Amino acid sequence: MKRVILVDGNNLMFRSFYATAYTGNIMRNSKGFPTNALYGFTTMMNKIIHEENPEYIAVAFDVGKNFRRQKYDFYKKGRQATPNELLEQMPIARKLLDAMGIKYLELEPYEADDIIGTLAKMADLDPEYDATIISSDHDLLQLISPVVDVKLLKQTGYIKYNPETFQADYGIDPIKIIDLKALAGDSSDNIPGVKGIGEKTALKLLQEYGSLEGIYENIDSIKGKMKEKLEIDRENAFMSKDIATIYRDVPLGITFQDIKYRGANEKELESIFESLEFYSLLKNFERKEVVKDDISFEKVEDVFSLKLGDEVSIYAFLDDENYHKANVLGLGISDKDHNYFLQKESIHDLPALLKDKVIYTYHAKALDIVFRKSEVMLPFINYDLMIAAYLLNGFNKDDIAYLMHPEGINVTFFADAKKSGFQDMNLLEKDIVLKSRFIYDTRDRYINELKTEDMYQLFKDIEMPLTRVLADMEFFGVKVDSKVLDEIKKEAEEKLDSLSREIYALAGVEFNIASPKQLGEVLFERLGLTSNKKNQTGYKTDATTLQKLRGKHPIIDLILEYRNYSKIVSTYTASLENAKFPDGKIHTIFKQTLTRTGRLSSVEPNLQNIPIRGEEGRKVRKAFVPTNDLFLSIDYSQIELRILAHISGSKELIDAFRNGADIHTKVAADIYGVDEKEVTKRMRSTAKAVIFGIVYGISGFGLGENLNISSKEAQKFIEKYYELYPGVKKYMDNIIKEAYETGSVRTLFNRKRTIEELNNRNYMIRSSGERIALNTPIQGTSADIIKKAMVLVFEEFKKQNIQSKMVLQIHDELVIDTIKEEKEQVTKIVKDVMENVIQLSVPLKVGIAEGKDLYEAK
DNA sequence: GATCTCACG
DNA sequence: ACGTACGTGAGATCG
Repeated sequence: MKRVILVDGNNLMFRSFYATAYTGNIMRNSKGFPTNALYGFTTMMNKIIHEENPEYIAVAFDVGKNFRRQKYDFYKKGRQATPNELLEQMPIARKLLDAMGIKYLELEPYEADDIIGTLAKMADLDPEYDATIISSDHDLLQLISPVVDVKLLKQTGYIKYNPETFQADYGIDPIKIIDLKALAGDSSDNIPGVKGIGEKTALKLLQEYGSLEGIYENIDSIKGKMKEKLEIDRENAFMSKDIATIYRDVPLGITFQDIKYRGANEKELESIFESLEFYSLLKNFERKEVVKDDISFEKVEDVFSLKLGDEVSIYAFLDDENYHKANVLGLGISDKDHNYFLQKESIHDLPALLKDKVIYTYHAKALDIVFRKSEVMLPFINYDLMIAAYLLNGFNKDDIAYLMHPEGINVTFFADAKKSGFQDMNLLEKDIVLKSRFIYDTRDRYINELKTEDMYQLFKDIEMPLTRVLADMEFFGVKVDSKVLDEIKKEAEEKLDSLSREIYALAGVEFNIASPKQLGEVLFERLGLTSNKKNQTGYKTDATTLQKLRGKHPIIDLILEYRNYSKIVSTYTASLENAKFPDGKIHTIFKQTLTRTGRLSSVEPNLQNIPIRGEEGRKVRKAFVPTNDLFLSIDYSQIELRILAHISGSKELIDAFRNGADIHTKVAADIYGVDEKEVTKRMRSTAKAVIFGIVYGISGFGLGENLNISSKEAQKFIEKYYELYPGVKKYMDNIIKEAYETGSVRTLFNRKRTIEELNNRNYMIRSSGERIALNTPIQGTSADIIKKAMVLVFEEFKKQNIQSKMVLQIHDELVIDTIKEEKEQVTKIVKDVMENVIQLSVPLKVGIAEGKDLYEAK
């Protein structure tokens, strides 16, 4: 039996294009030609060749006007025009296939589907051939037959459908995909179907009546609204069926011998890859090093022999992304006229040389820390390219090579250098100097862009000073008491031991409780519990799902408890202990250029998600102890809601905050229409959920799920809220409108976030874009505010010679490792700074707690 | 390496 | 009808 591979070329190109295009930052070569779709297309084709090892393969494309469009002028109408950036790439895809030795087929007025259908029919009729169709288009499923299967591409991976698996998933024969579409329509192709009938209903009807014709023959046995709908759109249904039917007799005039896989013409392929600048793919040819830009530089032993102007760029190459652990493999230094390479030993003398100079770098915080590790302090760094690039484009990665490649300077990416073990020192030296050169040369351009984008102040007054504050916090670190961690671990492990024995007894079988798959089988098959919650791989077994099953079986509570303890052991005892440095402290990394909202994140380990909500987990906090005498924790009270009050200008919200109301109780009283004194705990927490939901861009469904009430009831709460706080509703409408107009939103401090999702054709992605537009100004402003507060606190500590140390930031909270004699002074400074960092139309309030460890200080 | 689950604001 | 709340990081399992 010979197998034929049939690929939907158009589909592959569209997928590849949109997979990356929504970031707004599509891949181009140095000439500006877009290459993103071609890149995805090429890797996909390579994968197909590799996995299928085909003897016969063809790729089909749409071309010109298609006959469906000629027959029905509404077909595919209203579809967004194919972007030019994609159209331009189409001809190259054909060239690539030629070079790959793969036949491509196109014929006006047919679509790729029809060509594939025709070839599949040839396989159906020829006993010597089988076929596999590769696409993400569900329409093609109608071609499934005993000898034709479909690899339906998913976001990652694929599902392989043959007649049996299709029947199992859909409950109908593959050919009935046509009838399904006739009923349900297809908004993306503008196929009408029957109004008011979606996929679920259509499937039900087809399972009962077999086909579209069957349904209309038995129309009288269908009752009520459904019958009405079907009758109204009878004509549309049959027309839709016609459109959805793939035409399988395209006059291609070929045999399978014409689509034999010929194998790649490597030379040709290589030259196309070169023009597209697909360096990672070129590597597969074991070809010579990609030629890099040359640079002349001087290797310097004695730092004091350097001749440098007043403005200097410096780049440190580290052998680990975790700069707390890293070794310096070399330094590059450039000024207007010179480039130098220095060994790590020069770190000791550099600060003296750099004193009074304006310093530029990439990743100031890492530089700061590696110098501190050598017990020297760098002067203040004025400019960090990593921060500038992040503010201008939140998608930038933390490797300067990503900024240099688009400008034709092909230094090795960090990940690649690491893989090779940093072997070639000569190349490395050149790369390092190229980088310091690049930092120097692009500095004015980046500063100007920041100014054009109105983010220079944010950069200069907040983000740049913050790099030093964070370096100071990370370097000082947080002390961890291993004994406490160990006790918690032992206790939890004992619990786990007895819990698992009880669970096995109740289940009547031993299994891996940590495996959602096995747990699902035990609960929903063996023990016969019922839940319709499914995920991609099987039954959902997350806490929310399990909680709904409480009381149905005693095993549920035990599993919840088991999960609780196993989380504590794995994430919060064992790995925290592992993260300890020889000084007995944890030195996290606060990432300053990661989140799209402007928040920090914390990694290796994450110190922003230490348990607090559950009593058992909370005990982990006892292991975090001060290096000085005590912890002070100062947190903003409801900062996001106050920001919402301010930026929406909602009179009612502003008044509430000015009057010092408990906002959740106040809102509860309002939406339930009772006196504040009559608000119960439950009412208050419902109100709280509603308020949170508003900030996130809620739907009735979402709130309903969250509160475990119907979406209708939830929707009523939301509407009531809008009615009571019309200013908030108005803000929501306006910010979304503005986001659509400008493609971006901003915080009060002008931090900008572009929202590519708003341009997406997919409704779900677009809605997500709207919620992002709603939430980012709020979450981002909150991030701006606490960042500014951190900078001011740091400066004030310095001014007043405070030795206590800021050690943690947890989004709306600062933790200070405090010397007891400084307690009053520290409290005053931090409170004053945090509450007065900006004047909003509502007051900012903080709460203060103290304790001998992080458990108490809350 | 993707997926699920769960920790935090 | 669609599919269902913002922003994160990390560990365990499994194909």
